Amino acid sequence: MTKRSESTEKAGATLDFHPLYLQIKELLIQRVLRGDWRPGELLPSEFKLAAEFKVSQGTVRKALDELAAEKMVIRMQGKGTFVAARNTRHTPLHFFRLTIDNARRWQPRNTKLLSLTREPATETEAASLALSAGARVYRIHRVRYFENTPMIYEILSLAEDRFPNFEAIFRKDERANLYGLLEQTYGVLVVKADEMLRACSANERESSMLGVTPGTPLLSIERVSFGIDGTPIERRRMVCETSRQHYATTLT
Amino acid sequence: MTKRSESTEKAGATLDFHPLYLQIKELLIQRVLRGDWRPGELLPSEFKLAAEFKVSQGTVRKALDELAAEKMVIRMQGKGTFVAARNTRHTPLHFFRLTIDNARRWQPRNTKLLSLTREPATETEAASLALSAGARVYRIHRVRYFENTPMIYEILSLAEDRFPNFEAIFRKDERANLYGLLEQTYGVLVVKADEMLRACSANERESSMLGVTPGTPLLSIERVSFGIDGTPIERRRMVCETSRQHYATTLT
DNA sequence: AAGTGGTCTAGACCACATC
DNA sequence: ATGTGGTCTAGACCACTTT
Repeated sequence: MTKRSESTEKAGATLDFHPLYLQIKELLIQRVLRGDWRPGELLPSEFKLAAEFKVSQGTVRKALDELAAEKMVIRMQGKGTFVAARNTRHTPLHFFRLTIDNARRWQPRNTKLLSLTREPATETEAASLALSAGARVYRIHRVRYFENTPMIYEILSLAEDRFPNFEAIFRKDERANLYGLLEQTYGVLVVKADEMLRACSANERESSMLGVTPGTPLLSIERVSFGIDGTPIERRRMVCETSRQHYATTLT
Repeated sequence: MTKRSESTEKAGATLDFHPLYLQIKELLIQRVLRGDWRPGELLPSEFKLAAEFKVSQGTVRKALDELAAEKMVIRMQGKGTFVAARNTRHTPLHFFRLTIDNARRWQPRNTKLLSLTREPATETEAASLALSAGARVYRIHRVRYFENTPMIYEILSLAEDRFPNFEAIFRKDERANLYGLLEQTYGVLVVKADEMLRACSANERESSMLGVTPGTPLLSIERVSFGIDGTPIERRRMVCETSRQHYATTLT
């Protein structure tokens, strides 16, 4: 009796074949998103999971290894495997690459909300978020400060129909981490983001927001973030003053 | 008889303990760098390597899996494992993140060498490259064009004492890929790069190099690249005109 | 002492590519 | 038909953490 026979006995159904360990991985992802275990909590041991799924410990291990590589769980020898605490208020933002010059670590920033509106999507937004014509988006304008000087002006857009009642939920705690909120409220886990960077000149609005003279060179960042199934979640444009901070990234 | 006993029988020597598969991995890296197999060539099968190293096939597999994850080899089911062809003239540059707007694929660029000199390192260079006081660097100035318009002005610096006879070697084929050249000539494999981005205004020199008016906002990229052992290899500052191209990156 | 993840081994069957 | 990597299993010993 091999597990494999279950999938091969239907002839020609090889197209949707997934290795056992990937199926286990998907099941684990679903459970984490459903909140079976809260972030920071201990998962059952490899042997317990293996018994539950009726596979060998090595198969569960391979699934957990991949989840660990993707930072969804953290493995600690002798202690166990834990759900990674991501996107909480006290965790440095996962995708945030702007660093204060000469600073060793993450530098906290204050955020000032300018507006939260619900409007028809622009063409760019519709394209970025894969929306149909006439769809609406929630749009957030805000400014981020470091030590009382404005450093980033950003506009976020989310599809209205994917996040029902978003305004009320967001207003409950405007300082909460957006991705953490989406994860906890809608079970949507943001795992990837594409960013496009360029230099631009501060226009009237941007210069007044950031307290610089019009024409000052600014770093423009356009981000589209994606969920675990690859669907676009959020679009964001950031305009950053980079005389005291820089965008840091490491390539491999 | 366990393999493990070989490392544990010396008491207290646990500090430099490395799992077998990591030792295998290191050996394989050394051989690839030494050129035992050229890029694109087929490695021995897992079983042959296992027999040679006197370990089980599973252990070799784990080493190869890590090398594949790091893009040093490419595994192909049914065919074998190949040395990744990296940094050849026809391979898109591995670390190059600048993309022409609305282009689907890699867009080739022409490079114009302005100068190659040997000079004392500046303070910044010495710090970036971990050089001792008074050390000298090879310094390359060049401009990169897309369709005959200058897009990038860059200055590269390499430690003189780490790359003997660099000038003559570089002059032999000025259009060659630098990292490929370092790999083939010095056995130095560049595997990581840190980049710092910010917006700046074109100064006199930059504006004349890029054919823009002084004060035009430009994207400044400062890169330090590292070898497989973590030592800094090269420092580079790029200044880029971003009205027709952008810096693209994806975060996970 | 007990339980956990980390490593290593050995053998089996599979899908894929080549001959 | 043969050989390759991909997956799965089962069992062993190890180091680490907690009880």
